[in-house]
Amino acid sequence: MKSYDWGVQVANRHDAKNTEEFIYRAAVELMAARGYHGTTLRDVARAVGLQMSSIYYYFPSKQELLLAIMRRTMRDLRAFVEPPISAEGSFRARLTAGIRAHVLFHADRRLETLVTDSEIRALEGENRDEIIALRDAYSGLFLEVLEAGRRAGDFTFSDAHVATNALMTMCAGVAVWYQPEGRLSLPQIAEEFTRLYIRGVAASPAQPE
Amino acid sequence: MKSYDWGVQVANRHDAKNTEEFIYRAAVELMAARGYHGTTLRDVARAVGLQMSSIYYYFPSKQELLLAIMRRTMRDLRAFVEPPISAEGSFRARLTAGIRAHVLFHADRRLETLVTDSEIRALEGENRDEIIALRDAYSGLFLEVLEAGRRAGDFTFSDAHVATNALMTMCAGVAVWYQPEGRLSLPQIAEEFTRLYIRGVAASPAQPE
Amino acid sequence: MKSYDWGVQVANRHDAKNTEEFIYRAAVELMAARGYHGTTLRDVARAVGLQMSSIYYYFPSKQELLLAIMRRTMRDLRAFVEPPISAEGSFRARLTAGIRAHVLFHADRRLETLVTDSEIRALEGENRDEIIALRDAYSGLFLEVLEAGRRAGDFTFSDAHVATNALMTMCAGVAVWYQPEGRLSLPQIAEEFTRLYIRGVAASPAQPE
Amino acid sequence: MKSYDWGVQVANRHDAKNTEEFIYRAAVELMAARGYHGTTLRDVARAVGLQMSSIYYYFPSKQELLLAIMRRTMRDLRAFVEPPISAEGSFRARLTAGIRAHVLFHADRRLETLVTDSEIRALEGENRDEIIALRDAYSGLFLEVLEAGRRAGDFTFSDAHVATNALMTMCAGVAVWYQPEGRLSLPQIAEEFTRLYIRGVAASPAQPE
DNA sequence: GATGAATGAGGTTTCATTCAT
DNA sequence: TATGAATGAAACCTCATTCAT
Repeated sequence: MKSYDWGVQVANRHDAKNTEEFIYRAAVELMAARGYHGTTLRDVARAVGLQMSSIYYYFPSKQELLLAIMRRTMRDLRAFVEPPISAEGSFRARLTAGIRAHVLFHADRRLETLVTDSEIRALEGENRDEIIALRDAYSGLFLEVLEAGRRAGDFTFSDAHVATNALMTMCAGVAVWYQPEGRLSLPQIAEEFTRLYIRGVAASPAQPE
Repeated sequence: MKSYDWGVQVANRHDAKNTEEFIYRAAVELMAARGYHGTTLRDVARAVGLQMSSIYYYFPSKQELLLAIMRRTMRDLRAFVEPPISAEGSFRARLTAGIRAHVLFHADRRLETLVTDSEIRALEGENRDEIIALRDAYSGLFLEVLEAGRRAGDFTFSDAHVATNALMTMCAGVAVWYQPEGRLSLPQIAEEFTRLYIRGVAASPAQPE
Repeated sequence: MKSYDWGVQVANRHDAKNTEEFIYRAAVELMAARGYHGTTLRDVARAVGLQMSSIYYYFPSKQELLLAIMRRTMRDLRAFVEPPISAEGSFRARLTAGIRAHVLFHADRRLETLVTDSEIRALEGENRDEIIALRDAYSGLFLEVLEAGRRAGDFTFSDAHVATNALMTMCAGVAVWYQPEGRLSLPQIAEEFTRLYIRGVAASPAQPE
Repeated sequence: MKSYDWGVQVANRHDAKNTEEFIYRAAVELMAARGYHGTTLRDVARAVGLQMSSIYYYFPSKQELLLAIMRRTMRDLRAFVEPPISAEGSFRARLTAGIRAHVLFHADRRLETLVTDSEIRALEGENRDEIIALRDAYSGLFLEVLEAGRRAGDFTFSDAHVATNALMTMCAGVAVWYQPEGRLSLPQIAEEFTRLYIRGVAASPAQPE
């Protein structure tokens, strides 16, 4: 049961509230499939049924289009994950809730997270710095819980950064292969990831809360 | 202690046995940093001090150059990981050895694995089919051990494919951030990953063997 | 002491009587600095704080905007110079008064004359013919005085057209470098040019009248 | 009678020693007629019978093409005018020789000087600074003679900069209208300009030497 | 009076590729 | 082996312009 809704990812004119949103979605879809450099604005224009020059009425450049995608995705991701991971409760409970939200988001907004995770290198100069800072701040939420949990004796691992990276990349994989019509339901997938990771770092063998 | 050696990744004329190898390495380095579509043959040519047209004496096209990288990387990866994961021993011991080798390879040949893991979408037609088949066959090594181990009661998880994917992507992350001069040594990193994952899927709480 | 006033060249909304005038001035300023082809209507629109499409309410096209500038400038120039150069008096006196007026105009309306002098090539078809005819008719005023003066024995030179061209281009230079806050006052500059040229063509060495 | 020869300006494949030279001439011709911004590389390519992309094999950008024209023109102009204007002799003799050379060059290389004189504003950043410095250094040759001549009592004018500017722009006009098949021969034109200017600034009424 | 949205042509530039030498 | 010269397609982006509102 979903407690969130950002709409479907399929770029369909009917679904998009306005042209800008429509372009945004088409760009996400194409860049997720072919990468930033592998996607041309001609492709995007064709997908939305506009002339290439019309894209520029909404986004000043291809780079800004990518930046818009990343900014929005990082913002929404953080807004979705921060409440559960920062809530009151044990470190284990908070980590569990954080991973679950992280996985849910990556499945639900898979194309956007795919682009955001894999095209940072396509950003130029300050744009890259900005998004990297957002990403580091975000993963810092998990890093803090892991470190605090270890100090409290709840978790055990030798390096918190390695553990955080392992978590981030492992879950990012969900965006790569998740299909809404797949074998496993989204809650099942989230449960599987959470259990695997929590057991991996837990000091005592117990179920995730 | 390393039991393998494919040479350094730094593209340095002196290190490369021949020009083809030199071009190969320069391409790996650039594509790892900027992606296939973000790397131009001009970049590669400049890196090796040749004219662009000279590249064509060694590789018939940019696409074939990428294909050569992926073929070689997949072949070497499999050759390095198959012996330990297929050796005699318990499922847990085999999985442990397999993960360790997998991680070592991803750290030691990080640029090549980076390209191979992230640029499959840049392959065209049959090339893509070929590499995807190699990749699936390779991850099948882990899938089999996980499933057999579960049947034997050694491992516990609800979906073997999800578990395999989690493992593959988690370890692929090593290639993204590993630095030879980093805080942790390579054996430590391998140990950390192995322990985390084995505990995550182990039926009974025990150390990796 | 100025006996004429067309207002300042600085495009400032407050100074312009209406929007059309405001656009006109902004266009003059920009085209003087960057040329016709180097100036975009977007530049003009930005300078006046309007949308690009709004420009079209006042001018039917970029070309017509340029044409408007040139027509007005040529009309005013002629209206300013013709009286003194056609007045009663000796050829030398008339030439002196003509040059003085010509220089004054080029200094006072420097941006407009700059555009008018240097962008004729940007005019298309009939527009070009029209302005060239105006320009030739205007320089004809000087040509006539020079030729009549030579027949009367006042001036000496071998080719009247060359002498006219030399005068026109020499004075046009004023529009290029004249600054109201510069070292020399406008009357001084006019005096300098007049004297230099009159002495250059005078049959007997005498001061300009 | 010409004592110099840089070849004709007409872009004719047969005349150009190599492709780069051929492109150079075509660009000069087009930019002289339409200005930098009014000339497209497509025009240039068409004029030389190449693809647009082939232009880039010889010049890294349109801007560099313009810069090449200006550098060469300024260099040749200086090399042609400096010897006579710096030679031994009276100030009047030196000025006379300088003007003559200046005019000859502007007639003989009229298209290049046209571009160089009128497209400085199309240069960007440092390129502009560089060419402006060259131009100022060049006109400084005349400025020095004028000032020294005035101190010696040979010339009379109130401002040396104004006098220099008047000379420069007056002669630049030659490049605008000179036609090899015109009414006046080149030596006649040079003589006319020299006499007009020398008489204009001379302290005592005498013929140019 | 002024704008927002769209266009279509065309701008400069880059790209992978070819081929005779 | 390697290059110099050229290509043709296509990249991103800008332009003047239109038109319904």
